Amino acid sequence: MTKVTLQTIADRLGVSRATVSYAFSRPDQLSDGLRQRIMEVADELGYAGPNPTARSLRLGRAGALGLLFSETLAYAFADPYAIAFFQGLATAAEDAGVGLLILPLPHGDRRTETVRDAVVDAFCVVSLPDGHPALAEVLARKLPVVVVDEPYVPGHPFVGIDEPRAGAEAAAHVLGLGHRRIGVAMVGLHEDGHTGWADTARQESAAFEAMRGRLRGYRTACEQAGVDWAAVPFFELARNSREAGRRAGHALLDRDPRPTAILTNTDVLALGVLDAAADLGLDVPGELSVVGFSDSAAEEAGLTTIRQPKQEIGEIAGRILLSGVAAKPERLTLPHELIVRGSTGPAPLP
Amino acid sequence: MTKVTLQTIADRLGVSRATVSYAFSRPDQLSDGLRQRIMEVADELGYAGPNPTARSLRLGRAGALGLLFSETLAYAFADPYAIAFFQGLATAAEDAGVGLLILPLPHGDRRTETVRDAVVDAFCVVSLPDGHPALAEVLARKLPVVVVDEPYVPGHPFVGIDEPRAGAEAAAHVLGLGHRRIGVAMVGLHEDGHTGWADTARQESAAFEAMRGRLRGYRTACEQAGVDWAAVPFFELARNSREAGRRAGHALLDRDPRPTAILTNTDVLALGVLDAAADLGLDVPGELSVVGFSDSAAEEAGLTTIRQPKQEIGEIAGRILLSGVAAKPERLTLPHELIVRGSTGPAPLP
DNA sequence: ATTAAGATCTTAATTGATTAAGAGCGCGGA
DNA sequence: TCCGCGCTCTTAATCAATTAAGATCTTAAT
Repeated sequence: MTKVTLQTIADRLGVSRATVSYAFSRPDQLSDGLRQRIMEVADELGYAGPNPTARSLRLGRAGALGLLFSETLAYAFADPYAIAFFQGLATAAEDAGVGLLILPLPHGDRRTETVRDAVVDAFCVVSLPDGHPALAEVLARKLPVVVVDEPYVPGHPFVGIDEPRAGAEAAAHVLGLGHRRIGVAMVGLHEDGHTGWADTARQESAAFEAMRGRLRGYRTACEQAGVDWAAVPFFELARNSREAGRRAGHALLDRDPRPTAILTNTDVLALGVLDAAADLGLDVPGELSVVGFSDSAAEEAGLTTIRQPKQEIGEIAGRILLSGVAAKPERLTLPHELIVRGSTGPAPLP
Repeated sequence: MTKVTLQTIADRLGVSRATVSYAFSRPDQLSDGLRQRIMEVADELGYAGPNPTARSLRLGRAGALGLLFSETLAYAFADPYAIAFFQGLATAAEDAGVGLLILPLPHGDRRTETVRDAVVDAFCVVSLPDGHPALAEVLARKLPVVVVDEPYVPGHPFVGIDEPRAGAEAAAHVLGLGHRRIGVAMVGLHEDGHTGWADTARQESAAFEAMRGRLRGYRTACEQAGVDWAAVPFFELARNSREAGRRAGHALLDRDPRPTAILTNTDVLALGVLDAAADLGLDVPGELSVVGFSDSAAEEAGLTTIRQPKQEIGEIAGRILLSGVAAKPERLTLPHELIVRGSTGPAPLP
């Protein structure tokens, strides 16, 4: 009575295991009478149904899509961008009738057995830093993989936006408004937990490809407008929170000369910068312009930002993996859009 | 070259399959030389590593925790309460080094093969309506199960708050402030998509146990204060959104006599009611008091609400399933707390 | 009466690993 | 020289199913 399998039932009834299997998976292959007797005995013995693992092994499909985040989950789910992406991916999984296996990838801890042992048919990898061992582990599994946002892996489909161009547009927007004293606050460049000023060397060595691209966009646009990038104050954050944004805001706004425009790479950070501006009694956009990124928490606050099709990115990533279509796109760049709201305005007169 | 297994490698090297298995799972059982040759050949043949499904079958563990939501995922993740719960559960899963398999349970569509086929070691069931077929399917799997919020299943651990008491406290708060003209707006009672007034019969037939309890709490408190419940206007919503709350707010506030206090069963709904009050130019809390539920989106809006330990509920549910401790609690009722903020105040003079 | 077609059930191969127990062998000690 | 021990590796059982192909037995048509 420890373990009830198909065989247990078969033995009890004096039929073959195959017959019992048919009773569950292909009822039309059996006479009604026997099938019913089988079901009764199964019930009586407390049979839990065909073992999904064995079934999965035999059928060669797991019925699940593996999802890999760079962050601790508790952390990822604090991020509106991640949630929207997740909604999209979940929609695709739902439509295909497969589960979504979220794999823990503890920050710092670089063990990856979970990837090795994951019972899945495909992987979706989101925002992994360069050289993260989990990526190698995923590729070793030789399953279909799609990468979202970063890092680009030649030979595997990629979904994301044109980061350099999006960054450039955000910067060009304030530059076009006449701003020349620019400040930047960014999160998610490195994994070392550093918070504070970052010079260009540190900026360029960022571990996250998408953020490097976004940053390159900022820089290119600034340099084209004649702004000396090396002189642009750049504050780096370890956490993507409103409080962190406020801290960056104060650091930047305490500088002399004070920036008249601040670029941030998340909306949450931008909201924090606005908090700092409010602390200092600065008028936005009269004395300070602020640009966010993602359009995930921006609307109510009237934040100018770059809108990314977050949910669509997730859905497309899912469909690529679950569609079964052999022809997979190499690099799928989805459109972004600059959304101008009340947090940006013409540069104040000097 | 189609499929590379342990056997393929074994054949190539003229060793037994067991040897190759040891090379991967217990390197100390082999001479260094042979192990290295095995690894080389594995690499050369493009071996993807020991098949996780087969491994899982043999070892008898899936390395994953199944999670069942009543809602479409895209919808569940729009709810701050769900997200917080999820963070807690994910933390527990992370600590235990297991994945979290989210099972789609399309709304309306009541197919449940995903439950039958889920390769998991245990299930966490969240907020399923009475009689949902997925619950039967889960129980049939005879795996450890913990239910969160609803429905209570005798014999299986349950985690949640004392809904009737929480509801009663929310109502008693405004009653204590002198309010007697109460209005109620609730979401998530039925699955039929109905939006509009609900009489007591419909209230009592709600499909969701927790909501029935919460509602019972409202009612008990009201009746104890001498309020005729049958006369309390009750607006039911199909969606938990701010917009829906606004609609309910208008419906309730258009009544004559106008309610001076409105109870809602989610914070999001309460925010919508506040929007409606603003539309009508009503002073809160001078002319109208509003109470939310969950404390998930309430703080910034200054909403009086019932705080639930959302994240803790998730974490505890996870630990119960993953701890391996045999002695599982039957019914774990976590403490809630009435948080009084600026959205409630003394009843206006008549 | 004969044959074919259906219905029902069985045989046996297959899915891809893990692991306890055993076998062969070289080596050190008595 | 012989014994026992440790190191490597193999044998074979096991995990729990699915399914093509074959075996029986009815039933119906010719």
